[in-house]
Amino acid sequence: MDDLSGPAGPLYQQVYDAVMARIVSGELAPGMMLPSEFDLAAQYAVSQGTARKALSKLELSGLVERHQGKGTFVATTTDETSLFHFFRLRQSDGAQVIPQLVSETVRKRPANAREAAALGLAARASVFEVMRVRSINDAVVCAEQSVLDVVKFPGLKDRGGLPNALYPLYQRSYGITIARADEQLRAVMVPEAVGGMLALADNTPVMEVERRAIGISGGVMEFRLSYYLTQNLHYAVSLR
Amino acid sequence: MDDLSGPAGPLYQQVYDAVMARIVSGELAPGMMLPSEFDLAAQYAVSQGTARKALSKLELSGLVERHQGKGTFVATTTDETSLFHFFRLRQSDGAQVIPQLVSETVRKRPANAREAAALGLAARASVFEVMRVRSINDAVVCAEQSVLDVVKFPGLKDRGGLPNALYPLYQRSYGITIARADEQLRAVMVPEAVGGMLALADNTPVMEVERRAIGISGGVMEFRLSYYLTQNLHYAVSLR
DNA sequence: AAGTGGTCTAGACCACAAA
DNA sequence: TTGTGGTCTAGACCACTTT
Repeated sequence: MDDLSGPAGPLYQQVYDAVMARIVSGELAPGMMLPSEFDLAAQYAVSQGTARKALSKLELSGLVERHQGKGTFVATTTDETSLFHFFRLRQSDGAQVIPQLVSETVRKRPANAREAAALGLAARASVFEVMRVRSINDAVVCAEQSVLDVVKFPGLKDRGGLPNALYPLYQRSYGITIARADEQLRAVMVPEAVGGMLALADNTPVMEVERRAIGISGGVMEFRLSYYLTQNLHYAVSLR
Repeated sequence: MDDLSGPAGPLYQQVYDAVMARIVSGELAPGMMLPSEFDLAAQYAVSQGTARKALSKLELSGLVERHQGKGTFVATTTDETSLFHFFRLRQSDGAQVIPQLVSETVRKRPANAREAAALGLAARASVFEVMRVRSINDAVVCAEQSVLDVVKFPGLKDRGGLPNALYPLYQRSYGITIARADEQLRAVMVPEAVGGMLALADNTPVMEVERRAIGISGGVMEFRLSYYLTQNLHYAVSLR
């Protein structure tokens, strides 16, 4: 039986905050079942309807999944959802295509100014740099450089090959769930270093994508700089 | 007192559908106040809680706005929300910048194959083409070509200067509310015709954006092809 | 059969806005 | 003061999943 004396606002919001805190802390880990509506109501001394409203809001936020007859579970990041949701390249007909890894290198180095600012680190703090090239139907389509705080992702460099989708790995191995990603897109001439990696002519236009991946508690967990080839594919987005 | 015999599903969904239909038909026009929760409950012979759930879902869909003490109102598309929501160019610091119109031409012509397919029209059906060039701080930043079915937007060509944001005009003058827009982005060399309009060198990389603007009842109401200059600005999007 | 989420009701009280 | 939406409760019943 817990107490809600701390925060203010409606009861359902206090229950929402309390459960959210238990998820952030890891006490309720991804995949785990939450207490039922009645149990939760008893724990926080509210009615079932109020507990239900808190759970509905958690579901709306994407933090939990509810299934009639089974229960409420902390949301799990899977390869499918992660790739489909965060990898926006699509074919002309709108169909999703799963990219394959062509190459991958991981190294530890000091952050540059932009990376340190994005990740909220001190200048030249140590980061892991994951550089990956992806292909679709044997044609190279993008180069991605992901930059991570070594403190948040200890030992990342010494893992074997990394999985196709990184975010499920962040969640499983480091307890870091990516809730959303803010991207900034530009059309640029392919930079020389990237053009070399992708075997492109100097004057090829590519899409530069700067991503800040944000965890459920709000901080920037990953800074990613990508270059997409958009001759045969496009970046798809829905504004609503 | 209305009847809900037609459709199936939960009661609140039937109320949602009924009110939605009244909005789509124009009986409940943008800006109008809806019946209160109790009135709506009486009209459809359900409890206030059920009517409330339907209204909450309508609010979540963006079709209505609710204000404590005032009432529930059919959502209105304003220049600010429309520009902020659908015009994605931002400064490096993420700040929104309001673009100014530099030039505008409207003409009537047959649709090409891609436009006819996107709008669901017969080949070479008549469309209005609105061509606009925009600037920010006196620097040209984009060229937009909007294509509309002449049947849905009668007399558009003979209006004077069009407003900065088109969607509020669609709503006010034609009863067409844009609910969302699906965009496809590519990095390309600026096409010759566009480069001439924007006074750009031939080998400038620009972002090509193909937009399908979708009305509340689901159809494509506008097909838009834009070219954005991203030297000093970027296209911002949040994936969640 | 037991346990879960999903729907629906009836009623109470509160917070806010307008007359 | 009146009318609106916002919160909360207690209880009922249904639909689905698992044992």
